[in-house]
Amino acid sequence: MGRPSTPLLSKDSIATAALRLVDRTGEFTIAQVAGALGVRPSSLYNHLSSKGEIVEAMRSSVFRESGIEADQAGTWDQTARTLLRRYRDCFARHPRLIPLVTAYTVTSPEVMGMYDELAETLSKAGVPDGQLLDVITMCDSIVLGAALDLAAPDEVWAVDQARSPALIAAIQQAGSGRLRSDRAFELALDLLIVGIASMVEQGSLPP
Amino acid sequence: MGRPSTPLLSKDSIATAALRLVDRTGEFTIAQVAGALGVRPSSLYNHLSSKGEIVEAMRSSVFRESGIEADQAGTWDQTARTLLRRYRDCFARHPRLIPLVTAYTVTSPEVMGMYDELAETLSKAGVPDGQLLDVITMCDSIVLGAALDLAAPDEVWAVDQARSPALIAAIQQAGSGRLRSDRAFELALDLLIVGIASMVEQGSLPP
DNA sequence: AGCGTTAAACGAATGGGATTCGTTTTAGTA
DNA sequence: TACTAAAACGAATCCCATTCGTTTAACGCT
Repeated sequence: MGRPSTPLLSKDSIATAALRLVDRTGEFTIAQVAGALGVRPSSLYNHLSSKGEIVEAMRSSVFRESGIEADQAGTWDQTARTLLRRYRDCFARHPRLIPLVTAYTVTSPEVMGMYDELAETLSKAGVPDGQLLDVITMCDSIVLGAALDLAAPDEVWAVDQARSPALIAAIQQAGSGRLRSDRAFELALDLLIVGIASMVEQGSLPP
Repeated sequence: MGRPSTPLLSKDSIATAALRLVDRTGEFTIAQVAGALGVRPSSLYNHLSSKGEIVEAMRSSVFRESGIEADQAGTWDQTARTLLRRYRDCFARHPRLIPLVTAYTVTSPEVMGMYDELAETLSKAGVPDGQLLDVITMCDSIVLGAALDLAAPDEVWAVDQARSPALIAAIQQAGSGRLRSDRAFELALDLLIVGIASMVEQGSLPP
């Protein structure tokens, strides 16, 4: 016992172990993380000071492993699409993490950087300053909503829950699982771009 | 002690007490709920069988207290707007509940009924069956995203987090708090309607 | 009216969870 | 080489959800 020659833990290794657990089971406990790292629970507290900090570290890790930057070449809508797709992809790789990170709403520096790029892109495209934050909020809503959709079990869109003919028909044609969720997100991107374009053309929105 | 002449508890009263706690503090424990009702923790289990069931009951309660139905008069976009506004309002009245109910993704009958009406409305408006569920998913994303935005603390959109000039300008012009969130949601509705209208006109989406 | 069944409260007990603290050993440093 | 700080450990604490056996009273049936 006592301090080991070479450290057994680091914030990163803890986050990684926790993420593996969440990917597999959808949740994690301090004891499980410690077990996975061959260490006692109390040892973790030499590297962080609460369970929430582990969630924070997981969030950062997820966004760091695939950097969200845009190539500013191409049209504004291509850039925006790419940006938002990458943002969602970060969640998509770890669907079971989503409920945990949406519980606390903290915006990590990595995500903030993405907002910066999105703001620049939309601003150059002609979105007026006065509405820019609202548009960005909507983009954020779509990505987070899509992430929650991704994390939801298939039964949410089950035919036997629906009562109206239109919804029943829609569900039957829609398929299920990851493919459906992906397709819905792409359509959302399309609608979003069309809406922004229309707003830019007219200076404001039609009635 | 023993069984009281008139019952002290019901599923409804438990949900209501829990909701009051969540509104005030953002969380609740069985012991707190019991305390608020002048009762012992174990007594709750005569009326339900897990804490998760309380969350479920709160969700239902929130959607029941303001019934989400559309008046099918007016144009399709008016109906859709009204529907989605009411949906979001349910969350807006209890922002701190949002993280709790998005953690488990269960779709209550009340919400399903709203989807039915939305599906009918959009179908009549001309959205093809093949894309209807995707459009509805997007609507859902926007509402849930707006709800999360509502639950987020103001510091998420703090000037000192931003680095790009465009985002800084946007934040400065945007105001803060409930008003900002409301305005962003209304803009999202506008963009959504424009996007759907364009989709309907052209039968599909432009590149 | 009497009797059995069930509902609804209670109190005590259990088990798991996060977190703290004091101790020990070792790494880094002046 | 001595001092400080880091990093692991084990024991202890407190909180929390949940279970179980007990008690009393309401309800339904004959």
